[in-house]
Amino acid sequence: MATIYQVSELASVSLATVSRVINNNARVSDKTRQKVLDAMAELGYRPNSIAQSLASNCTNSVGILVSELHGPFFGQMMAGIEAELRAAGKHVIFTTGHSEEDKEKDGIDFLISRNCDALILHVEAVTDDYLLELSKGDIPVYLMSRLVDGLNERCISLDNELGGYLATQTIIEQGHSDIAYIAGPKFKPDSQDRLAGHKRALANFNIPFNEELYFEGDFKETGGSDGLKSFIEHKKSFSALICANDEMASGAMTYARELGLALPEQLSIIGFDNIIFSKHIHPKLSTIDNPIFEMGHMTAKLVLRDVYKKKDLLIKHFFEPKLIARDSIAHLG
Amino acid sequence: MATIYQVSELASVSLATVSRVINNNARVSDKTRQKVLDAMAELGYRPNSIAQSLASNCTNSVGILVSELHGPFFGQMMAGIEAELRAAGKHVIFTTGHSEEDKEKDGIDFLISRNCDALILHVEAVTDDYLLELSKGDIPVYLMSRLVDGLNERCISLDNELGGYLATQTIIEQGHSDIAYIAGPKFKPDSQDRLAGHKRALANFNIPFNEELYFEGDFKETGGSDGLKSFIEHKKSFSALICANDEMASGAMTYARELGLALPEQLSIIGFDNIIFSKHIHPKLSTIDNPIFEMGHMTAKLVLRDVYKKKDLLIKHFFEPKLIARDSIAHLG
DNA sequence: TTGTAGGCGTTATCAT
DNA sequence: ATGATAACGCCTACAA
Repeated sequence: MATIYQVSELASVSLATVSRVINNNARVSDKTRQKVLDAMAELGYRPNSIAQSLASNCTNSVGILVSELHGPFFGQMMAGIEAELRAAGKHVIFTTGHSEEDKEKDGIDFLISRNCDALILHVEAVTDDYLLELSKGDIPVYLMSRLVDGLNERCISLDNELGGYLATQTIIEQGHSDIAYIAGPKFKPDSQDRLAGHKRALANFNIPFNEELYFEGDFKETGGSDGLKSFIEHKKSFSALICANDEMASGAMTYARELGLALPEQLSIIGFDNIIFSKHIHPKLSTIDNPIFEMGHMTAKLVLRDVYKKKDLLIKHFFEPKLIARDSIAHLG
Repeated sequence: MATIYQVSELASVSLATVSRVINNNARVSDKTRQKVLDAMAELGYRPNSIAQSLASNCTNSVGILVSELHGPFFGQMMAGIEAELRAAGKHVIFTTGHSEEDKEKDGIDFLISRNCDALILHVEAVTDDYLLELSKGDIPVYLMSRLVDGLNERCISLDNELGGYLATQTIIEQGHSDIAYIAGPKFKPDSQDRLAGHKRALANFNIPFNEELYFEGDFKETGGSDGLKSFIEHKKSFSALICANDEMASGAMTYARELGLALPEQLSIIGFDNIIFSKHIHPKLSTIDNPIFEMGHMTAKLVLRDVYKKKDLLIKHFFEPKLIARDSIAHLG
C-alpha cells in the first residue's frame, strides 16, 4: 500500500502538499495539484483512514446501539440512519443492547472504545441519570425514541402518548367500550407513554380503565398470544383489543384464530408501529404509523449538523404518529 | 483522556511495560503488573484503539455488506454475525449494496477504506471475476450465500437447489401438477439455484415445466402479487403456487384473498426462508427453512478462525434447508 | 523482567 | 504556495 510519503516523492513535493490536495483545505497551485493527483493515480494511493483518524482526532464513524439487529422496527431505523450517514461518507458501527441494562452499558463502552465521533442510542434499560452522566463525556450522545430532561436538543422522538390516544380513540369511535389492552414491558418509555395515551382516551370518553383487561406483554408475538390467552382464561369479556405494537397484535391474531374467533367481527384489533408486514396480516391490520425510518434519517442529520458541522440542515425533534385504518376493526352496534 | 505515557509515569515504569500489561503478551512480574493496573484505574485509562490499530496494523473490525439493512432476512443474518464477533471483542461495520453492482462496489470500497481486517459480503450483483480479483487484495473476503469457484474455503452457503427441490416435491406429493412458480430476480444466484431445484423436481416427477406458469419476481411482496395477477390475467389454471421467498408468498396470499380465493383450498402456496412472520400469516405458511442466523454465526466463526487465529472452531460450509410444513398447502384429489 | 527508541501514516503548525 | 517538523498514542524489536 502506497503511503503519502511515496506520493510526495514521486510528485517531487513535500508531504504537506500532498496532504493539502487530499483534504483540499488550503490553496495549492493547479500545476502542483495535478502533479500530485497524477502521482496518486500512478501509485494507486489511498489515504490510510486509521492514520488520518489518529492525526485528526476524528474517526468519521458513528456508533449505533439498537436493542436488536433483527426485527422490522430496528431494521427500518438502521436503514434510515445508515443511508444518510453513508451518503456523507461516515460509517456506522452497530451493536446491540438487548434491552438489558448491563448489555446496553457494555455496548456503549464498546462503542466508546472505538472512538466514535458520536453515539446514537436507542436504549431502554439504562436510567436517565446514566445518560445524563454519559452526555458529559467527550463523545456527543444522541437519543432516539427517548426523551430525557436536559437532553432535549439531542433527542429525536415520537409522540407515543398521542399514538396511544389515537389507537384507543379509533376503537372507541367504532362503538367499543369493553377494551382490552396489551402493553409493552413496563420499564420501556415507549410502553409507558402509549399506555398513558390509552388511559387519557378512555378518560376522555368516560370509560373506566379496567385492570383486569390489562396485560403486560413483551413487544413480541408471544406477548400478544399470552395476553389474549390470559384474558380468555379469566373469562373476561371484551370486543376490542389494543396492542402496543404490531408484533403483539400479530401474535394475538394468530391465537384468536386458533380459538376460532372471527376477525374482526368477534374481536377488533389495533396495533402500533405499522411495520411492513402489518398490511399482509389477515385481516389487514389497522395500526398507528411510526415513522421510524424518517426518524433515523433525522437523527443522522442532527449528527451531521452538530458533530460534522454541515450547514442548512433542518431538524425536527418530534414526530407525530398517525392512524392507518385498515380492516382489523369492526364497527359495533 | 489519559495516555499510556501518563500511566507509565504514575506507575514509574516504562511505556513498554504498560503496553505489555495491556496486551498481556509478555511476562511482567506480578508486582509491576499491579502497579500498572492501579495506575490505569486511577487515571481511568482506556487504550486508544485508533493508535493501537495504526501501530499494530489490525483494526479489530470486520466490514459487512448486506443488500438491505431492513427486512427479515438480513436482520437475522446481521444478528448472527454481530453476536459472535461482538463476543470476541471485534466490531462490525455495516453497509448496504442494494443489489446493484455500482452500489455494491462502492460499499466494498468504503469498507476497504476503513481498513477492516476482513470483509463479509452478501453480494448479488457483482461478478464472480470481480470477487476473485478482490480476494487477491490485502483484505480477506468471505462470502455468504454465494459460491464462487476457487473461493470455496471462503464461502458459507445454503443448498438452495435442494431447497427448491424440496418445495416443489412437497407440492407434488400433495397431488398437484398444475404448478405456478414465482422466482426471484434472474441475476441472483439464490434465485437461479432455487429455480433449478424446482425444475429438477418437476422432471423427476415427469411434470413438464410450463413457461406460462413462470414469473420473475423481485423477492418483495409486490413480486408475489404481481406474479399472481399476471397468471390470472392470462387465464392460466393452476392449483399450487411456489414462491421463491416468503415475502413474495405473503404478497401473493394477500392478493389471492382480495380475489376471493379460499386458501389453501383453491390455491396452495409454499414459500422459502421461513422468516419469522411466516407463521403469523394466515393460513400459516408452509415454507423451506433457511438457517440464516446460524449461517451468520458460522461465517463469523470462520473469520475468527482464519483472520484472528482462534483455535478449535469447527466450520461448516454448507447448510441444508429443510421443510417447514404448516397450513398453506391443501391435499389435492 | 524491564527499558530504549524507531516506526505506523497522517495532520497541522510553523516558517519560508 | 510550499516545505520542515513536531505531534497523534501505541507496538515491538532490540538492548540491557
